[in-house]
Amino acid sequence: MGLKKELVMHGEDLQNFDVVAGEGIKDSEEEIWFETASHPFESNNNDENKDANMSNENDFLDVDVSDPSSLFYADFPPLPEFPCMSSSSSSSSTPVATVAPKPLGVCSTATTSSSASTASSGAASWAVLKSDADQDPEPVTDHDLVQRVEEREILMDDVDHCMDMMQNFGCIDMLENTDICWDPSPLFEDNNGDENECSQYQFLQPEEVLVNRQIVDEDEEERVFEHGVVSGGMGGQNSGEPGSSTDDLALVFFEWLKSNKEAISAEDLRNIKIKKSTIENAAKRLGGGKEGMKQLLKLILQWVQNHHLQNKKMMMSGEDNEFHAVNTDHKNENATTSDTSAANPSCAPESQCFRLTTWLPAPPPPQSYVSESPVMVPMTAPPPPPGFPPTIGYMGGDPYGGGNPTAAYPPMPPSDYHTWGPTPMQYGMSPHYGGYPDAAAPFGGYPNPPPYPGFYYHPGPTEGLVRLGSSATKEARKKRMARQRSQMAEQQHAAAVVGNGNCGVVAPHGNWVYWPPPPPPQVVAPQQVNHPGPMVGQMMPPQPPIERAANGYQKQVGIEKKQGWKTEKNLRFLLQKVLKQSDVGNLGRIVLPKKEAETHLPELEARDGIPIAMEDIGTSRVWNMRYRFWPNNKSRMYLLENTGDFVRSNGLQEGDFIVIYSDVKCGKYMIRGVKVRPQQQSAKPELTNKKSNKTQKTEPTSSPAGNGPSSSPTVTQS
DNA sequence: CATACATGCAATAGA
DNA sequence: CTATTGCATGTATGT
Repeated sequence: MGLKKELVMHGEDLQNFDVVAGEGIKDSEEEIWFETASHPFESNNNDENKDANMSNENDFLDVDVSDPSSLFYADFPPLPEFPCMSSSSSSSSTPVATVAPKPLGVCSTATTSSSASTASSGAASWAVLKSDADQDPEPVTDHDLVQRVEEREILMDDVDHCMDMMQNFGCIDMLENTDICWDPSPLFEDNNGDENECSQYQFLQPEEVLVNRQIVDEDEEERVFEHGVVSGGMGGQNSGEPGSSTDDLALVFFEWLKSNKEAISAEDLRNIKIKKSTIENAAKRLGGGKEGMKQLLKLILQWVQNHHLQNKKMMMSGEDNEFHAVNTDHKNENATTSDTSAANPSCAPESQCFRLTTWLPAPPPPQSYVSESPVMVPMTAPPPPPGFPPTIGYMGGDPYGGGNPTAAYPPMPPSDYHTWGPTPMQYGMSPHYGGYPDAAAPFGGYPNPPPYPGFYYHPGPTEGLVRLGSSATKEARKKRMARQRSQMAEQQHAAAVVGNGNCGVVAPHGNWVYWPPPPPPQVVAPQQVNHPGPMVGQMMPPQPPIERAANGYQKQVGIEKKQGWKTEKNLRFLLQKVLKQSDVGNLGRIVLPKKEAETHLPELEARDGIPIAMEDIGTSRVWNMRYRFWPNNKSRMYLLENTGDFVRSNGLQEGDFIVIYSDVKCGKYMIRGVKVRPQQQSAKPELTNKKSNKTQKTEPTSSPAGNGPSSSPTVTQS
């Protein structure tokens, strides 16, 4: 948990943000790095790594090394859109940090939310202050490292929204790199020894040392250090314009470094990423010009310092207690969450979420999140899994990513969407560890299928999780594994009722992932509010029109708060299916996409399949469905049966879609029906556009609403 | 040609 | 007779 933050500054940004005078730094013999495009690690890490890293990440990676000055990414959206500069913070990051060495989790969801739209575009518009979780105390061998990388990759499949963001923005890469051992020494002290030696971390905090020890190619490390970080970031540009202001910035930074070298590692710094646009905007708010930059830099540094130290404390609490740590984090997160949620739900206050807004005079209006600009709508580029809220940002504003049909539609994610990194949560998935007895619940007692196929089913991921834990040795790891297995078993047996897990439908804690701010009221509100019908007008009940109306975001947040849990939930996107006529007909069954089903749902041994409880995200009702398959030719056709009531109660029709998630904490499955039809009255224009393709039978949603929650579903709550 | 999936439709069960 | 179940077939798409 050493909160490692990477201050990633890239290219053009430098021009705008002459933050540090590379020279000044060099003079002092201390180096500051900023990641540059050429990531040594990327190349070194196996191919998988590359795969794992979204190609989009290029934004991060593709920085011209030659342009060291690049401190920030150019593509960052305007501040308003991203009120929160997130660092991997709290929620998401924390867990990750604790459990997993990977900063992956770090990317705070907050980031996600704001960046949501960008993600798809692969835009690196984010500046991510990511706290990195690199704190893996356990010594790592090269072999381990490799393994870890692989594991991570696997995990990536399950990535959470948050993670997606990371990946999209190339954060993953950075995260990956973070784990790698690099020698920060140059930064903080005179180098005596070889900088290449990973072993040199005397100056680092204990946790960091452990983490950093992790290894890897020294050469790479060195390279990173040289290119990416320091020199790259600061030097280049400044050299160009050695203005006094620039020097000031450099000086400020340098001074800060000197005073904090004990507590903050180069890695930490390296992990701080801030969007260019964000920086620019922030700087403007702070007075603009060099002075503004200077102020901003100070703020950032302060923030880094505070959070870093904070996290470290947490880390210090124990080494082998990943869970403990995780829990702790959660607490923090939760506690904080409430505070900020109003302003920026996606951002965990205490978490590393870097919220410039708090510092800035005029925080951007909430609406900014809901930016409806085309940019926000990932209809193009690497479409993130529709289900990913963050990515989609506004998927209809649905915090669960079910999203706005607009964005989501056509929902089908690329087949390889699973490559989206795992979310922090996944790593942190300590629920199993931490005691979420009901994790298995979703299976209705079905012993075999692990709640998280991704985790327990697949060796890779599983190990990854375990490994990510902080076991110091392989032995320790094994023990942990064993422990985990036994717990799993217990959970599975114990779990009887699906909807009732500890997770309950009620305020979950420890969200590592923050859902993006609510979308347009009309769309999201209803669900958020636990109203049965998704966005169908008729189905929207109780919510006074006003509530749903334009007040939008703020209100939404308020509602969410009231609702408590919805605001933050750790849901992992599993799959989605555009409903066909046959799916919404009276057959009461929905054909599921084979690949996703096999990948994310429990493996089916028999044709009869297994009962599977699906909690309706919108209503919190638990529908007892059956997941099964039919032999089909030489293959299988996967179905979700007993979906009739669900479909009717949600007024789903052909062209609408369902999104299935798994609650990362409880392991239960969550389902959400998303209507694609044009939102009645209040529907925003955009939405309308999006619906374009597909069978948009804009038939008035006959609201079967009347059916409401009916028989089959076990009402867990509501 | 292979695969995935939407849907038709026969077989069966229940009213 | 209707509803349900399960399989088979047709079509679209990918390789």
